[in-house]
Amino acid sequence: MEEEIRATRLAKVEQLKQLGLNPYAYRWESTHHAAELQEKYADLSSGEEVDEEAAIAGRILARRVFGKLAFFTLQDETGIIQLYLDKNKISAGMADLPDAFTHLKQLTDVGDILGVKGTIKRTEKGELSIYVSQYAILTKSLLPLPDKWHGLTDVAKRYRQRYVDLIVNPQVRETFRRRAQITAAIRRYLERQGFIEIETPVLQAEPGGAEARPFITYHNTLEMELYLRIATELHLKRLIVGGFEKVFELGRIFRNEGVSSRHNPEFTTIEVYQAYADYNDMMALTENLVAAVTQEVLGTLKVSYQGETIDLTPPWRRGTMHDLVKEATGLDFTEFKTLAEAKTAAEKVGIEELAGCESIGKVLNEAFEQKVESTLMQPTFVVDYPVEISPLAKPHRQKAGLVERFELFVCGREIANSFSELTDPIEQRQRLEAQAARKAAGDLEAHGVDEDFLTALEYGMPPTGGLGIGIDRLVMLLTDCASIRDAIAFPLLKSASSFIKAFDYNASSQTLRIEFDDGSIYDYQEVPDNVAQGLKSDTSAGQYFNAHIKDKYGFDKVK
RNA sequence: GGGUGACUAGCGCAACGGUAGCGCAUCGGACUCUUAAUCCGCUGGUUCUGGGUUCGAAUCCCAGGUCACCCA
Repeated sequence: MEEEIRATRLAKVEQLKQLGLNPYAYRWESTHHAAELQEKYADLSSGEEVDEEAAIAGRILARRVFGKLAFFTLQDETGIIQLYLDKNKISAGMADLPDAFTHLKQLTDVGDILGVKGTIKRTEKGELSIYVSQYAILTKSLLPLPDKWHGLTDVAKRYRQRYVDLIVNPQVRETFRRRAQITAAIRRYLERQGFIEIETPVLQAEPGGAEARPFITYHNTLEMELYLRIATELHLKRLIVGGFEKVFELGRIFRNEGVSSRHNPEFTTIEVYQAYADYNDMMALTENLVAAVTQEVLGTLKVSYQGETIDLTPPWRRGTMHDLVKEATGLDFTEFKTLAEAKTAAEKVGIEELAGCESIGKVLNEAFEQKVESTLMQPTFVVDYPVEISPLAKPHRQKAGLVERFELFVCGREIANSFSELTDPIEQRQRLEAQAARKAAGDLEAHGVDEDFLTALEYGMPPTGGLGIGIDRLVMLLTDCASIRDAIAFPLLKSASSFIKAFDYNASSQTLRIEFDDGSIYDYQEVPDNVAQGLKSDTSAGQYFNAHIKDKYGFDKVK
């Protein structure tokens, strides 16, 4: 059916060409946008006309055609406006094109991009309209839009075909407009404070600055493996060493992790570094930045998120990790002398998965994550973290075993992370080497020592406060999105599966060539005879492939 | 990684072991104030994929895929 609709519309493309019209025009000059006209003529009463010329362009969202009169609903970026299409007026306005009105009726479809010129008129039924005298079909659409009443509700399709989602769901456009306002407001705020944005490399020989699995890629002519950055931290700190005092970068980082409603493998963060500042300064900066941006974008500090009202008016609550855990569980982690003691006490109050915790600090962190995190709805600064989970933070100036670090939680989610940055190159080396040892022992989230970063620290980094904010999560909060996928225009999705169309086995080279229905061809190497025979004899080649070949043999993509 | 559920026409949905249907859109016709226009008529299907059970499968079973939600 879709093919038939497409064929019909392609035929209309031909008809337009034969009329000497270009179904894929070059440009159009508008004088107004829909929302602008709706606002300007809000007080125009029904049945009244204004003799003001307006030119506008947009997508046809609905068509209501009568014999010699038609109403179209046109949508541009700002909103919708009705077109009042009267045969007599169009015939007069487009005398050089005979039957212009009939062509409009017969050759346009919902989805086409149309430009019109005319005057302003509010119809007798009260709908503000453009009383069209001339039109041009600017782009012919070949594919049907979703049902005008039910719209597009299939979540997967909304993400895979975001352009359709944007066409039919105006609130989605509003989300991404607001996202742009948020990032622009953040940059403006920081620039007003004297920060400058410097871009640091995405491709790195040694990823660092966070504990996460990286994506691996390969540079052909240099013949080296490279990693996509998992944080911008280490390079921004090099800039502080270099003499910049206030730097930031708002950009994409990549972590090779699972996908969920809260995680996308590529996501946006901002990291901010300020020389001669500590985490107290960064706490003030965080509060002021988020409040200023929220006020600017939303016009209020009381944000509605998933039915809950979040009040971002500073100052925000502050509590140490120890106090918050004590409050939630009754456990005072300052009293534990041994790891075993801490684990036993934690297990008693229902904290699980403690097997991998090799220090009291990690047990404390588990307790926090399991019992406290999700309860922090209103903005809360959690301060003073165990050193074991904070390899880049400076030791606390009063409390032994802790570092000067805070995280900001809103709606049970971490939004920001900040420390008084570690500037002692010797201690930094020890912490990175400890991590490198874990990497050697098989921890995929640990990384090797970035020697160049340590060299930079040895030249001397001034005392520095650092701050990272998860932009996607902040956008979710300020746009009331339940899923991170609603806050990212094109979230990563698994590719739709493909089926085996044909296969061929070369016994002498042990190469199994498989052709998929999408046209791609792969050669699987070193596939034993019996496996290839199994593929041939199994009732379902696809099923056999998934179970016995996919992920089990190396392959080359032939096509 | 584990659990639960969903997947049927372009879109939204029904049929729950016995002829795959409805609304909108599409296509043809009528119509100069509609806005889910209306009226008349006609189309359109690999029921996610592959197996199995059965005289017969959208429906039951097995495996796989994608998505959503929950848990880790």
